[in-house]
Amino acid sequence: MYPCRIISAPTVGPPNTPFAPQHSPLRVNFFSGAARRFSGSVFREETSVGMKQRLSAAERMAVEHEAKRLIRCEIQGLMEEPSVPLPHSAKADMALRPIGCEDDLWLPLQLKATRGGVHQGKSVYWVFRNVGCYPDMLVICVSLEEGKVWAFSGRSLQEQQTLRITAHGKHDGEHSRCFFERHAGQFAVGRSLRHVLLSTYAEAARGSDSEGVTLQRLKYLREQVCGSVSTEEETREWLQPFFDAAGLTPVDAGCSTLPYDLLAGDIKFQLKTSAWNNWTGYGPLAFVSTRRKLSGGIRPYVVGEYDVLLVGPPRNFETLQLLRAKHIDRGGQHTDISHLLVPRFFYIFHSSDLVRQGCLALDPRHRELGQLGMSLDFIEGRAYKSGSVIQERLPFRFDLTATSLEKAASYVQNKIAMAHCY
DNA sequence: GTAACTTCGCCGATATCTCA
DNA sequence: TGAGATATCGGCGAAGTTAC
Repeated sequence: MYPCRIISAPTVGPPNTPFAPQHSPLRVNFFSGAARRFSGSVFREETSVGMKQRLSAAERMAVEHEAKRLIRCEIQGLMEEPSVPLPHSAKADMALRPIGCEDDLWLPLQLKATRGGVHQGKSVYWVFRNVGCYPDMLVICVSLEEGKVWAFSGRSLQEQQTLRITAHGKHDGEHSRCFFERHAGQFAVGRSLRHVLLSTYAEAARGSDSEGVTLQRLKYLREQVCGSVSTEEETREWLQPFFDAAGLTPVDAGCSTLPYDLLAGDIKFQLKTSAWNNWTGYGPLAFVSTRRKLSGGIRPYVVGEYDVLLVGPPRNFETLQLLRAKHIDRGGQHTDISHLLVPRFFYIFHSSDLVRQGCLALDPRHRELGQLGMSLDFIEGRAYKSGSVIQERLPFRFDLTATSLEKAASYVQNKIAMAHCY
């Protein structure tokens, strides 16, 4: 366990306290940009302290980002993160090691954050969900409004899905309670979170008393994702030359429930991986879905939810081989598909062009309209019949040659510039 | 009838909600 | 407090629809 003496953490209320409302980016982010678009998913529920909002995807993301920011402040000058942070799809939320440490060994952190506690009568409790799947990590639970923070070994939470911490209860004791040193001031008593992080790293490095917390290599932490996510990650890495050519530095959207995957400056990218889908008379075709599953069923995205759709090449090569085998069984020609095993093409569609393709709704009222996705051609030099919609999509297809990447970058930049003019 | 293209529904993983 | 239900994601593959 992680001994931390109980302290009186600062609470919300006095305007100049470290956790006063105006200091929380939540108060800004909740009503700006993306958050506003998802206001429809927010509802209010009663608590004894008044109306408490259920958070939208953007708001949840803001809560997590704020918790990360607090931890980054806490470790400043003592510990560092990898130069490229872990993808949001990775199992660990953060990876830390002491500054000056050259070893590729990182302390994996699972971060659980909540906006604030639930007041029930005279007591208050905080709820953190899905805490039981991280036996080899340090689990940090943060409540932003009260500035409270707890540290647990993942192993100690392994038996439970939901962690409910009641003030001064079973989970709110010396073994788990911490404080943010930068905000505690004269109230700082006992061990701070930064000491917990440093000592846990040291204990795990020695292999002693780390309660199952294990230092890991960065490559391992980056690849610790599920199959579909790793395909997405593969596509993203494959498309890096495009971002380089466009002079863009994409960062993870940070939340899988947002309608976009990457953010480069203020450009929102939706990243998709196409899949070999069927074998037509002139060879295999890929398909990419351009809809999302929402509570009301499968619906197209709406203009503004993302700016650019990036479609990576198909990676389901086993299916391609099966499709080819079936094609041959039906008496088709023996076509060489070995060159298709090395991905070459990708597609880029600006939202304005997707509206024309019927794959993006102009506003939520038109969510019923449009196609579920589109077939795409990833083979060079195919002959088409006139009027083929797949052929009409070829101008949006690019490859990784310098000339093509330049064209792709130019297409995106022009479209974004035009959008800004309007 | 066939080729071209689209739609539907399943899978596994994960997050969130509800209720006992 | 926790378990089960529900929602959402990306990926996948087969079946359905449309046009000629």
